[in-house]
Amino acid sequence: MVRQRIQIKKIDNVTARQVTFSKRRRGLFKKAHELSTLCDAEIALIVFSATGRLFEYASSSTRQVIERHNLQPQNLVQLNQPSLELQLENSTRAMLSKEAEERTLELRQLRGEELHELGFEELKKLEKSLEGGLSRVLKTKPLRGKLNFQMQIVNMGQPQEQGQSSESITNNGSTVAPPQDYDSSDTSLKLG
Amino acid sequence: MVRQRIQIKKIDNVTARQVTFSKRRRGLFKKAHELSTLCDAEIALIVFSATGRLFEYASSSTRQVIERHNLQPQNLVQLNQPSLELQLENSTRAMLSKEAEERTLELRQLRGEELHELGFEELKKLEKSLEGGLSRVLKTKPLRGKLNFQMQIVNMGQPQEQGQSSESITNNGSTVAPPQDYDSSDTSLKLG
DNA sequence: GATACTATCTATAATTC
DNA sequence: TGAATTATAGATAGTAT
Repeated sequence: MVRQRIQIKKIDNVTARQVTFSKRRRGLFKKAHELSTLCDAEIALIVFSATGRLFEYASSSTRQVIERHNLQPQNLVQLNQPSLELQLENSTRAMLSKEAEERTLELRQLRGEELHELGFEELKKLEKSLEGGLSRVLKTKPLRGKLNFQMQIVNMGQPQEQGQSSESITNNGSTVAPPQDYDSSDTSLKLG
Repeated sequence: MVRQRIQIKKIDNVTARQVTFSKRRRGLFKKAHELSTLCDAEIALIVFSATGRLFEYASSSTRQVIERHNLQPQNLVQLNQPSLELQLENSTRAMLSKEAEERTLELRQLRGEELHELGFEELKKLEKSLEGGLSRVLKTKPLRGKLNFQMQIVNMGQPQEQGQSSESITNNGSTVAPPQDYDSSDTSLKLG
């Protein structure tokens, strides 16, 4: 139950933040849809989670709303200036490069390279992540006859079965990213 | 007072619609801001009223969020006939994007997500990789007082509190909250 | 990690000022 | 027109499963 009203500041606890994100994102999308329907407004709502996943809602299509947004006087980038377009391209490319670089480093570290840079806490986090990943891999893998020590660990856990459920609320507006509706969970949203 | 719940369909009465639009828009913007703050999400919300007026909220800047949105592989479809220069840029960007995407998937799989796509052999490889990484992490980490992997195997009854799956890749983006209130958009975002 | 529950908090429809 | 005022519908924090 709502014990008390919360402060509007970043939620520290990661799990709680994730749960709140999921709930409030749904609520937000629902409200956007209602506003759009009730008042005949054209709406685009773009949300990137803290982990970088995209969720979007649009009464028509995000692209279309963005186009319209671009038409606004104050947003009329002087398309006559060819340099501006290229500038945008360049910044885009820079962002992509940076992202790719970060992920490369992360991958290396998950593979056990580049570890010397890390402090004890970071190593612990890395270890946790690896253990978690390993345990999940082992849970997924059909355990055909291969008896290894990890399996014993795995079998200690509860036999969780993952059933992908995708309920559907009415969804008139097209929701682009989440296949179904406001609701699609983090795990089901595959990019690309 | 709320005498009864309303149907979510276009409000016929123009005045009532206008009033509802104003109220609900504020509510929506507030919720967007709360979600952004609470969960460290990057959000852009673009609203065109039925009369064509623009209202927008963005945790950072609308432009920036749109840029990021454009980075999504599925949104890379591009403008009609870009100049040769732009075409080159686009292909570069596509490559970078593809690369980033592949690494994202790899990262997810190393964390134990998206595993359902994989076959048995791939899972085995993934497992090997994780084991290798883990072992290297454990070798690197000074083992003071912390159980290492093997010991955990021995202590099978361990009440493993699996931390949470790591998060935090991207996005340390600064959040520039709206100056004060979301209504300010009424006046500040009015356009001809 | 998703879902269910529910006590509270929050948004807001209808109305008055 | 717009700003306050409620009473109620709706959202959700904390918890359990």
